[in-house]
Amino acid sequence: MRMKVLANMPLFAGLTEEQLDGIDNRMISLSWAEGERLYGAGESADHLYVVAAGQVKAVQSTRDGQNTVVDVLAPGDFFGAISGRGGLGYAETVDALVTTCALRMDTDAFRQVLVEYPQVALRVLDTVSASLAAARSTASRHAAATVAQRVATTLLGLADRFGQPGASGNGMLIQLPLTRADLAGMTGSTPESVSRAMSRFREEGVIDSGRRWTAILDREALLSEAAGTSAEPVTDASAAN
Amino acid sequence: MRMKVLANMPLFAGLTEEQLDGIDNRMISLSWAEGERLYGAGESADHLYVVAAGQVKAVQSTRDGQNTVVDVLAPGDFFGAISGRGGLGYAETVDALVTTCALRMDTDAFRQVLVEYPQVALRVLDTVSASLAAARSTASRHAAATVAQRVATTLLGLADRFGQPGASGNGMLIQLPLTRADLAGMTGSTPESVSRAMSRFREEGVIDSGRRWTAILDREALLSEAAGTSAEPVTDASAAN
DNA sequence: CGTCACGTTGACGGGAGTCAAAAGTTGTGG
DNA sequence: CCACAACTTTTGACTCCCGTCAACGTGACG
Repeated sequence: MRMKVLANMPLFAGLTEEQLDGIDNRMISLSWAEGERLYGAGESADHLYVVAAGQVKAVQSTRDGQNTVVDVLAPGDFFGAISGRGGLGYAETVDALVTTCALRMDTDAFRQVLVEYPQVALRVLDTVSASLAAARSTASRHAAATVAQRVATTLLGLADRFGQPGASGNGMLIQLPLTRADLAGMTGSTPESVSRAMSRFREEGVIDSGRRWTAILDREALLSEAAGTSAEPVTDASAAN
Repeated sequence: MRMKVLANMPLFAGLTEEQLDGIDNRMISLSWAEGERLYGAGESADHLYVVAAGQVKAVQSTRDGQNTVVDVLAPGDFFGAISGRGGLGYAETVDALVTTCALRMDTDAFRQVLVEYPQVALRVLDTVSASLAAARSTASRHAAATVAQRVATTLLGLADRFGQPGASGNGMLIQLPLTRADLAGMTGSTPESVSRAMSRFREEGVIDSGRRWTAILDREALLSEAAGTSAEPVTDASAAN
């Protein structure tokens, strides 16, 4: 069972069965119920996790109580202590969004794996680089966009990663137990502002949403909301600076 | 000359002289004058750069003209195309802040180096992971803080990385040709708002600044500005101002 | 059916973005 | 050495987005 999970992960793609077996031997599998905590910020950071089933959210908190959801992880994604962090504990808190099963490995063992299999190390590097680019891109957009734009962008991103073809037509269903507070944490806003933005989208027939679920009814309209102009999405050439 | 640069870089620490020589052979050295562009966003991403002397800024632009300064790189830092980015071009534009000399290597060659020297790969991974953590931490703070707080935090960060012991007392001098627009890009704000914040700091005697330079006169005060309370809620015994 | 967390909506105020114009600096050329 | 031009920085006035506080509605669950 676990072997099949490992074999299907992009991270370990291309390894032989024996090699996968060697990696499997260094991991243990664990599971958590919805809402349970995998680890908290500040705890000793010496494990790497790989999601086998379910979803988790990674949250970074500031002293003044602001919680930012920095990532949502799905099966195949890895997270936790990749590097030593110089003795510092985990930077984020990770909670299970749904019943979740994950594999865990000591950071030391993982680094040993990276040394043994350089292709895996490169793949990890690619993934982390992509995350860095994504984080910077998000930061860039957050700087100037309105809350509605950020919410629209966030919903589109979630739909791309977690959306299931909806019941009717072009609808995409995002079935994640994310609260308004979580979405606020992903958009750098507040639950109230997120609710207002989503209420407007709902009135306009762009989305439908309820308690802990969201459906995208009109992807095009949401795209133009994200772009800034809720009116006409004319495709004009972007003037570089 | 270049060998000494390579040898002093944390990135390649621990390699023998022959190994360094092998790496050196795959790199070429280039230089740029202040304001010149190393590469622009969208250009084919197939080079890795290592700063030998000088400083550069990495800027990410959005369609609507918002420019975010995502990083300032100093000697020893590397940047550019670490992974293939899946055929996408560079995500950021990199400009020289001062006269800058950098070494350049093909991405393919760099990845070959990573495969050959796993310790280097781990170090790269640590660096990128640290950047990711920093980016997320910054995003987290930006979400709730005021412009003044973000400016204070940014100045403190720059002082830590680039500050020189100032002429008098506890002053730290940040001598980088960063414009208000650049600082606005680092704080997710506008030149005017940054100017207002810095004017207030200057009136309060916390900093001094002019055209493209800044001095931190009172680090403690700036820290409390960054923390949110411009008053002095220090844990104890600090004379009220 | 009661409780509680989550979601929605309204009113209010302040921070900060935008527009505009003046003041200060730097570099250039006469 | 001075004067001019171009850029950067500063300051002011205005507007509005959105964060905060508060009340109410709603679905979930024992």
